[in-house]
Amino acid sequence: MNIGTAARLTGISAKMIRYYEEIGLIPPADRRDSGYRDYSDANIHELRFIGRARDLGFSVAEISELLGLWRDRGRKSADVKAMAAGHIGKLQAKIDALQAMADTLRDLASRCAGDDRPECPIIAKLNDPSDHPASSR
Amino acid sequence: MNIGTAARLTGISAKMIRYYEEIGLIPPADRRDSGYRDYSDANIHELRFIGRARDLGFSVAEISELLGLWRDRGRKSADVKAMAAGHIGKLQAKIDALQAMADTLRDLASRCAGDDRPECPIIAKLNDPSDHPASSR
DNA sequence: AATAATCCTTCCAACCATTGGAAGGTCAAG
DNA sequence: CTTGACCTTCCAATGGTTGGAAGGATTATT
Repeated sequence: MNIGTAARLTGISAKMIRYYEEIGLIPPADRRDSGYRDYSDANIHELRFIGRARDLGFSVAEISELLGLWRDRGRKSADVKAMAAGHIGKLQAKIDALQAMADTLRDLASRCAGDDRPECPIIAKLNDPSDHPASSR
Repeated sequence: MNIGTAARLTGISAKMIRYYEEIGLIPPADRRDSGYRDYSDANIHELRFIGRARDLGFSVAEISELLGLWRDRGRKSADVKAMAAGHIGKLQAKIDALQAMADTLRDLASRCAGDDRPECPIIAKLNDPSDHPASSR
């Protein structure tokens, strides 16, 4: 099957499929006489695996590792679990950082009148961080 | 003052200061006869403003807009508040997406034995998404 | 069989923010 | 005057994805 069909079946764009091949995440696809890439059901399965891992936020490097474990029938579930744990840690760190930003901004916004006047705690905070949310008054 | 000193004072690398100048986020710095960039206290203040906005996760485009509001003494706090609200929305969307990933992974990991055996719900999920966390059993 | 509409190919570039390095000029202290 | 720390510009890479251009292959419709 052609790359366009594979893309439709997997939800991964043809561009990305070629890219994954280029960086070695997936082996080079078979080629027809015309030069067109040719994909099998097994290829589709693998691409779907990749798509789901992407949806879970795994990086290409991590997916490469996951694919290794996936192909290894004798893998230890402990190895998979450890990978997942590492990824969860990264996700949580990002979440915490973003949450702190959002919390700070929400606090500043709540104290901003939001009218025609220029005074604004958000600008003040960016001007001078010593204007702590919980310090003044 | 030289760019290195400015970098130390603001926590923004010299590389990034040059980059911000290149993309027009900040005006071109004054130059000494030697060609060295020369920064004033006002420049430092502006760079610190940028640094804090970055810490809050604002993009360069957003910071550019914030700088416009900052420089406009007659700005309406409503404009600043609206910008912040938009940014908070983006942050929250990212947080929600990452949280969903982390939740899913945590659930899968909790059901993974993590021993020498190959069976693993994480791999199973990547293989076949119909293995819903909350459906089986 | 000719033609048009899709598809495929490769290559090159851009996005965003940041870092690294190379080659060369400048400044301060010894 | 040399050494070392600094500065300059330019070019490249990161990660994941998208866009386009130029040209060949495969279909579908005349």
